[in-house]
Amino acid sequence: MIKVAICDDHTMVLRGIETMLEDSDIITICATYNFGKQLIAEIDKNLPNVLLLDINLPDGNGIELCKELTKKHPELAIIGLSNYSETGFIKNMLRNGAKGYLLKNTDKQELILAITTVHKGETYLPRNIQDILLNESIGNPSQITFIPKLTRRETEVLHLVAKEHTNLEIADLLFISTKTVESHRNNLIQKLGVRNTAGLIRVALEKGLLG
Amino acid sequence: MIKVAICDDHTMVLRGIETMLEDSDIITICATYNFGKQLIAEIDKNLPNVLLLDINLPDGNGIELCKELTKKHPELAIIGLSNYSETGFIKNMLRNGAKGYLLKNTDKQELILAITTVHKGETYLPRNIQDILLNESIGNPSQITFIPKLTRRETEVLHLVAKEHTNLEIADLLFISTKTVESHRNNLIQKLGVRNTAGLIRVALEKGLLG
DNA sequence: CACCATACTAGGGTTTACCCTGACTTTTAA
DNA sequence: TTAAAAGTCAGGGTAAACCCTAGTATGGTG
Repeated sequence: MIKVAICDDHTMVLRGIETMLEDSDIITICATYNFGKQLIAEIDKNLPNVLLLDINLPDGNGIELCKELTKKHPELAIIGLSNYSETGFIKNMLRNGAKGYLLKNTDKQELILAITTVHKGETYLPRNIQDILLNESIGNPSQITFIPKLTRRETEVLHLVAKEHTNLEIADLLFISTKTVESHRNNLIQKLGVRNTAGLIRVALEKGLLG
Repeated sequence: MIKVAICDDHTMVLRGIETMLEDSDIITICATYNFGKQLIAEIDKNLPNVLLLDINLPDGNGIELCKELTKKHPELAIIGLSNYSETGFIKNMLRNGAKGYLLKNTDKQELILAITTVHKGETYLPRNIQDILLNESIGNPSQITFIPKLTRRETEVLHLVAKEHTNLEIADLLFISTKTVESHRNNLIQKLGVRNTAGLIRVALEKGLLG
């Protein structure tokens, strides 16, 4: 029997996965967690073979959590769960020790296949995500779902811009020069592929960069 | 028996809701849909009493879908589903005919309560969302809850600003002077109670003024 | 019809944002 | 340890946004 634990703050997803796995005779659910903190605190008590881990947990970064867990438990196979087929996330996740990645629209067959695959020590990615990554590596970035990776400073500046602060105010708040703020703002405009502040805020909200 | 239909592109959520409702003796699931198009095409065949509708569907705007459905089937009670407790979304949803709103971390008890409540013709909102909306209206009754009425020109200008056009471009598009565009923009900033373009776009999106 | 409120229009003047280039230090990844 | 990326700052501009004020339609109402 493969022991599986699930960590997802959405009760509906949790129950959905439980249902999909409950009548399997090779998989058993040994624990479910609603928060990252709970997972960290309790996973040692009953270590699973496979962990289904939501990336977008409310209390902290799922990717950091993944890194921490694989360091502590190298034998634990983690499958990332997310709504987004954002390749940056996926690659980051895999780079930080995840053995697989599933979208939340996964069906029962694929879920079981993913769990058994990573349990054998192999990596599992859905077909469509394989395709996206393949296209990317060939040099065909999928523009549609592209979410640029922002640096720490860029994120800070972006949030302050969204709060209607001027460059001067932002400079004072971050203890840097207005010219530096302008640089970050320029980079943001470049990265998000927009022309001005209006586009910056709109796209940032669309891509979920502002929560 | 209350007939319930579900529309959500995430199989896991779909299965989760099904599981939560399957052993209820007052609720029966009459249909499930994965896409908005499918819902529109097939809902007439077997009209439910209550529809659980994901707002963030991949093929189109859940809010528009909600508007369309309540217009066509006024007796249908729609409950919006989303990951986000963004008040702009929620208010927009309710304004467009939804009878309730649930986050995807809802448990079984609340799900059933929500369904039975909207089936009685009442509105259902989770406690925490009620609190958020209440706090908003207490904190700043005249500003935050209030959705300003924009004039024809103001709406035109707002949309063009959101599309990253400059005042000069907008002036050319509307056959008016850049100074006039600036005036409209100024009025928009006053009406929405913001300081600059960043706030204008953010608040306009929050209040659902940009669809 | 005359009136008033509102929308639409627009001017001058000031502030802020945007663009390009370049340079230096620090941090991170290979 | 070296290369790459991030963060820092500067100058010198141009363009755009923002602020205040005010005249001109326009549509509804007494």
